[in-house]
Amino acid sequence: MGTVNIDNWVVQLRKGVLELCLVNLLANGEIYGYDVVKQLARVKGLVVTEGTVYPLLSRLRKAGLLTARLEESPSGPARKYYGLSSEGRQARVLMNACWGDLLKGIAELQKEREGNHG
Amino acid sequence: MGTVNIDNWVVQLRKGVLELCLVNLLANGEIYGYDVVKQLARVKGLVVTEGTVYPLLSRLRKAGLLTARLEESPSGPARKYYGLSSEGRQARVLMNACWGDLLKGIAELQKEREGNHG
DNA sequence: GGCAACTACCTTGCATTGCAAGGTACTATG
DNA sequence: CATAGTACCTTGCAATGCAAGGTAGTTGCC
Repeated sequence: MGTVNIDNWVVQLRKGVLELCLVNLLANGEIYGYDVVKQLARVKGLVVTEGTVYPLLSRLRKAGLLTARLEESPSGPARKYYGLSSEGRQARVLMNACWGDLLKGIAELQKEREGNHG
Repeated sequence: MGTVNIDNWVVQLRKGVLELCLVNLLANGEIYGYDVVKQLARVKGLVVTEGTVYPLLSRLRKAGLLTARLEESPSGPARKYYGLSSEGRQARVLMNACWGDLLKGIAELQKEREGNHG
């Protein structure tokens, strides 16, 4: 192997974090799927593609967290705008709280002994 | 559906975060698998079982990030102690750096508009 | 009209992986 | 022998990220 395979780890890390990012992105207002892809792709450490985002939007909409409506585009096919439902807004609050708890736990593990080896 | 299904989301969130927690736990020194289970289970927001931890330890050992050695127990079967290899220590540094980057990106998404709905 | 490029949506199929459940085995207690 | 605790591991299922491929509307070029 030679070098440490961080790439594969980062792939795994993104899992689960995506939904958190999505609901927080949508909390700023409705946006359409293709735009979600581009905006999330700009978050450092978070490389996403359409194959990830569209199924995720579908799942969360079916789960009742997102609303969706079609709107014609000035140029190109119609856009499907997604927004947070009231359930989605509740979920966002809970998710951010869970996230905060997890961060604390991880931070504790990270800080126990920074750079020694017994 | 009625209530927001946060449970399922938390399950997904844990994915990928586990390896980060593990390497930081091992950075404190060698511990054996059964003990890893108990210690990680105490991290808030991180409920893990043997079915999660043992395959993970195996994977990371095969990837060269962990060392393993058997040691007899004063009572019960032999324990397999795991520790970070030099690759594992390098990986830990990189992983913590990636984690920091991701946190920043997520924090930005979270803070854009905290609690309004206008 | 024909063709390529961009926007915008969605689905299929594969690989990974968390985890409940089940299995093996050692030690100690009764 | 039976039970309980420690300690390891594997099997099988469900979830999901993502590369790849597909459909369709608009624009611009020849």
